[in-house]
Amino acid sequence: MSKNEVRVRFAPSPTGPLHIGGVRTALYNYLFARKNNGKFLLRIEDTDQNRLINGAEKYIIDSLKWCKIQVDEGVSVGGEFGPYKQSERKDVYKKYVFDLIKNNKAYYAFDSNEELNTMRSNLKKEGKAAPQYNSISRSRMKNSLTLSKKEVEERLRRGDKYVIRILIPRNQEIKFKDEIRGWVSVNSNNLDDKVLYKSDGMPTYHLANVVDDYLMKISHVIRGEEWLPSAPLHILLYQYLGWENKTPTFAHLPLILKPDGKGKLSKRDGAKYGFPVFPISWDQNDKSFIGYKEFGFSPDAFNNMLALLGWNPGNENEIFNMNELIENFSLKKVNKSGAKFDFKKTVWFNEQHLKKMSGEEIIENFDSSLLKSFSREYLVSVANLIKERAKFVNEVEVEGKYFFSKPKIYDEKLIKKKWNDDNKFLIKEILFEITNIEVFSANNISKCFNDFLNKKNLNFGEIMPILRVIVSGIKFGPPLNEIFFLLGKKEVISRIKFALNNL
RNA sequence: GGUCCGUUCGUCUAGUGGUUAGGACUCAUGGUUUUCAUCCAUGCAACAGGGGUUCGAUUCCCCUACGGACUACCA
Repeated sequence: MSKNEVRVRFAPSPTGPLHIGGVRTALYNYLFARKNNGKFLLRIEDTDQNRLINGAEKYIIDSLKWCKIQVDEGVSVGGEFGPYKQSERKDVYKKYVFDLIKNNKAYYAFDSNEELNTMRSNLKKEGKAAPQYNSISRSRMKNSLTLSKKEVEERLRRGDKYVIRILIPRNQEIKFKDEIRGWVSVNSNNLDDKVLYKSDGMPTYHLANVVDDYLMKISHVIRGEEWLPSAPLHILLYQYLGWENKTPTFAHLPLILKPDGKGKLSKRDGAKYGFPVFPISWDQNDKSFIGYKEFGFSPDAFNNMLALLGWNPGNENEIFNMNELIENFSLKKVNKSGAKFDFKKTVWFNEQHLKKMSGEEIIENFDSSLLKSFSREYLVSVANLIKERAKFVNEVEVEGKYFFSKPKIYDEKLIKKKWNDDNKFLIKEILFEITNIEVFSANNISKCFNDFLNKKNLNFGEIMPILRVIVSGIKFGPPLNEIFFLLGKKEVISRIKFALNNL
């Protein structure tokens, strides 16, 4: 590994299905890694054992796979800096947290939940808006800074529960340069002595992510804006651990907001606004959510939409496949402000990608029974014909169903209105003309239609819609001559005869 | 409440110390398609407000307003 190699990580916590905000973070990390010939790691941050959800880790891996975001190193693929799951790295964190204690950068705290609550409510009563465990309040709490050395040792010896808190310095400006936002500066008086190490022997996110990022040689931390307020704490931790020169570059991404702009998009918003918020479906216990995949979106369209929500290429192109996204991606072109989610535009992206998909690609999504019953050539032709007027891949099969079987139902309104004796007679006549077409090509069929209409002095609208309906069952679709051509002469004649005899 | 971050058409966004402030989605209208969809054309529509700095600010600075994130032994 070269010294300046770009190494980024996506580090979700397996507390449920990953929603599109998380996927976008993963995507930006991935694009950045590929663009810079770097590595993309997947790390599972499962330090909160209480919130683990069964199947969430698998869901994350499956989601990335569907999005074509390839993991170079991480839980699913391994790598030289593993393990990549924090619950399997407990011993690693222990070492560093005790180093911090030794160097007076952290301390033991023995306060119970009740005592913490009391402290907070007292501070509130005193008019403190944000009650913190900080340089002031810690002097009134039970910790290794207030207790005698002997008592601390005694408590530790007898196995009292404790947490380890970081010792935040007084009145110190902590600043760092964010790739997206520029310099961000916070006074340490606004930080509290965050817990680094929990009483269950697990580190908190703050400690674990800093230690892991350092050990895994992460060069850029690209994550959501919700982490911006705790970034100074992380910066301080790098200093405390003596890794100042190894501090990664930070980039805090703008959030994806609800369509009405009130807050960040959440897992529950899918039901509320009527669009998927998850990449693939999630089905567990009483909870079930449809995914973009199952809704009929293509991964390319999904990525394209996500990428453009907060980033732009600097020109007016909007449609990109993964390689093009990689080619064009830059952190410098990521916006600062949150983006409200717009499902209509998302659908438009899918439509654009569907039109670019080849018939071959589209039929991969067809039901396997169709692939068995029809030739690939036929299915590809159908797909190419239908895709022009579909928005989703899974619509193609449905819209073109009359290519796979005779219509079972016919447009009721039109039949009622137009299927009269005069028109039946005309259909019989046109059937005769169709039967006489020697080479059954789209062009010849079209010519046959036109000649017939001219001869009879009819407008297209007078007879063709009914012809369309008796052959395909529905009023709209691709040009009729194209449909006839694909169906073949024999099938067309048979369908028309069937209608004449049975409708 | 406190801290931090943000603010260009309804939405996603481009952009610059001097522009008719550009594109895309949506919507509307017209054209092509005998249907539907596509496609094409046209239209609607924005620099949050107030102070500075400047010959000149949408652009730079400050304030206000508004919005968001965070404020746990959650990540």
